[in-house]
Amino acid sequence: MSENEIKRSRRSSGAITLHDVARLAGVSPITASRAINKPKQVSPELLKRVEEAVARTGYVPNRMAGGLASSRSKLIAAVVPSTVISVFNETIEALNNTLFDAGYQLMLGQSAYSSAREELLLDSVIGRRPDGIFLTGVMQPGKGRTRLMASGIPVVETWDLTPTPIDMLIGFSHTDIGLAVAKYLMSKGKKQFAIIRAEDERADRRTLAFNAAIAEAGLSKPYVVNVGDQRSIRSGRDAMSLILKNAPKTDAIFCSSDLLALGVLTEARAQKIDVPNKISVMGFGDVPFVADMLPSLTTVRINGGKIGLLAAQYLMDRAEGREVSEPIVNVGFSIIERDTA
Amino acid sequence: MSENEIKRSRRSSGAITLHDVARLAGVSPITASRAINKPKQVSPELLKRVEEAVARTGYVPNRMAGGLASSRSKLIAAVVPSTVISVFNETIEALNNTLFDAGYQLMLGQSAYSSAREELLLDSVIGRRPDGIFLTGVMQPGKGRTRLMASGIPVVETWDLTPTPIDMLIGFSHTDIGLAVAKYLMSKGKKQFAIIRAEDERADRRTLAFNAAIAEAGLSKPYVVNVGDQRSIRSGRDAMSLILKNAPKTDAIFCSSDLLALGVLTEARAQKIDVPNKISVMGFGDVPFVADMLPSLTTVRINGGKIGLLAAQYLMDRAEGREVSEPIVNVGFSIIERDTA
DNA sequence: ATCTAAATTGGTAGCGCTACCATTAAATTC
DNA sequence: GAATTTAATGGTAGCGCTACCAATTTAGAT
Repeated sequence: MSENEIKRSRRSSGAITLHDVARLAGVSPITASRAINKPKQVSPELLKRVEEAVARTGYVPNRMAGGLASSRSKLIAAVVPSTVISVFNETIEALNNTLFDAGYQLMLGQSAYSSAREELLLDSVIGRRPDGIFLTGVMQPGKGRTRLMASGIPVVETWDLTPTPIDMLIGFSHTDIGLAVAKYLMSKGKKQFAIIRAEDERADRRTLAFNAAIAEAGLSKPYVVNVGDQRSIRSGRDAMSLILKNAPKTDAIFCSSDLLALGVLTEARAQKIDVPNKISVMGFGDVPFVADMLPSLTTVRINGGKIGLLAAQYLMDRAEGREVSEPIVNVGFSIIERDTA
Repeated sequence: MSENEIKRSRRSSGAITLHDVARLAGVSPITASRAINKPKQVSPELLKRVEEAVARTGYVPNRMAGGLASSRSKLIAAVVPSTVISVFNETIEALNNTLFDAGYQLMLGQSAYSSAREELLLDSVIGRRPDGIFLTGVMQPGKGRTRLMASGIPVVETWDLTPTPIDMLIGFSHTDIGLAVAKYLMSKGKKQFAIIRAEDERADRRTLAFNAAIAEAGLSKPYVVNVGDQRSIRSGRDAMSLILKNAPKTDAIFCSSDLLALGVLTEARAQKIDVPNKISVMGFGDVPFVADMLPSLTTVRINGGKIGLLAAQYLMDRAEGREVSEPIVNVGFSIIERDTA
């Protein structure tokens, strides 16, 4: 039974295969496969022999081969705009943990907030034949969406709401948030508003709803600063400077991300402006640490962990042929009142 | 040429295959394969026909099948402790971008700072037969390390130095950092030190080196607070309270992460303590936003982007059979002097 | 015009695994 | 005790793709 005798074709990768394990255990390959994947279907005697053979050889099943044969890759792909300090981290972590515990592996793709790149990424992702695809955001109609639907792969869209999801949806209403924040700030007696926002379709809808609520109350139109792709503290500070210069009467600012809000607070401190008495500041996302800063940030909290967990369960349910009873879920949001507004 | 006529075996996944494309284009499957993967080897005439067939059918190659046949998965796996606001984000982003542009896909695994989980994760990762594996940190001897070496997959260890890497290494010396920070703080005339650190082997080595430098200078031993797994602003604040109570003479604090340092600054502000005149504060990591906070944080900067970029290149070089001339790289670090020390 | 090399295409045979079906032995039913 | 079910094993035939080799055509060299 010397290892040297094992002959392989030129094409073999050289790694230990199921056949090697089966031979060592003295069973057929298919029995070895069952021993590993469905141990209940194999007699204790053979099961033990196979397990020993696996341990002795250090065999690790080739999931590409398994996936090809079974059309089940045990892979879930997630498409996120960015992995750097973002509001999505909590979701990704929950998604990954839930999947991993069930034997799935997460594949990550960054679209970098670019739709050209997203298109490319999508093909690359579909090519891996994942058992499910997680999207941050709702996919706009276009080639990507069509392709995704054609692929037949279960999809969850998240962080947004739409009446026409590709498949499943776990999100919340950005319009409702814009309205709620406007009402909240007005309830604090604020009258002159400003908005600092990144270039992002969802931030856009929050802004629109915010403006609508302000208009309805008969107050003057908010001063809006669009920081483009710069979602940093720095750009929050710069935007705040701009507001203080161009709209000095502003008494409340709604930022499209917590990081921008942190920048605003920093600049306010630099210029010795009283927050929240002179100016209120609100963020969006409730990134883990804004609760413990000084002043602590009043912001909109999204239960990102819940989104990740639910999405993982939904995708696995679908992948394993179970029906998802409630494929569209609104997880809502909450305004967390702290020091700054 | 009606679609209905296409007959498939019961096992087929039902998706469009290379054969379908080839038939539509009137060429052999192998020519279709070449048209897609090595277009230079195919005549313009046939190339065009295949491209049209691809466009018309919406064909997306099955990379599991391709990977199985070629033993090249075009997958790179990364094992990180955590994806939430961490010093690794910049590295992951650079890694992913570099890989994606070269047609590779990133698979992400979180070890959650747990070595039991890391072991499991490793088998799951190896089972996918990635073309390369990226590890944050140096792998300690044990089953995981052995398995990794046995797998024959190219590996890069990062964020640390060791004379005996599994394969390739791109990192820096935590010992050097501890020494450098101690010297830097002493050069500012500081005499009574404290350290706030998470439970982490690398933070341990920075601490040890720091202590050694202090001892050598004949100064008294630093007061050390270990915050365990809590790498948050909150625990930084709590640790600061502890230091102010138990070691009130402290005039410089070295934190094992920027987030902890931010907590210290927050608490210092709450208690109206003058930073850096009364107490200096240093962090580790240079997370993107600490430069723009007020006061801006003096910290140790690691070029995480460079680590990610180099790692990606090294792994791809290896995967594609090119030799890596310098498989062990020390990318160093720098102390960024700002307001707090 | 003859020979050789290069370019283009196709056929065959797997990659390593599992679905599906067939077989045998053991347990259960009437 | 015959008929039927259940449990345990194995054989065959792919999954969809590419490596490898062979065949053909075309261009280039002599």
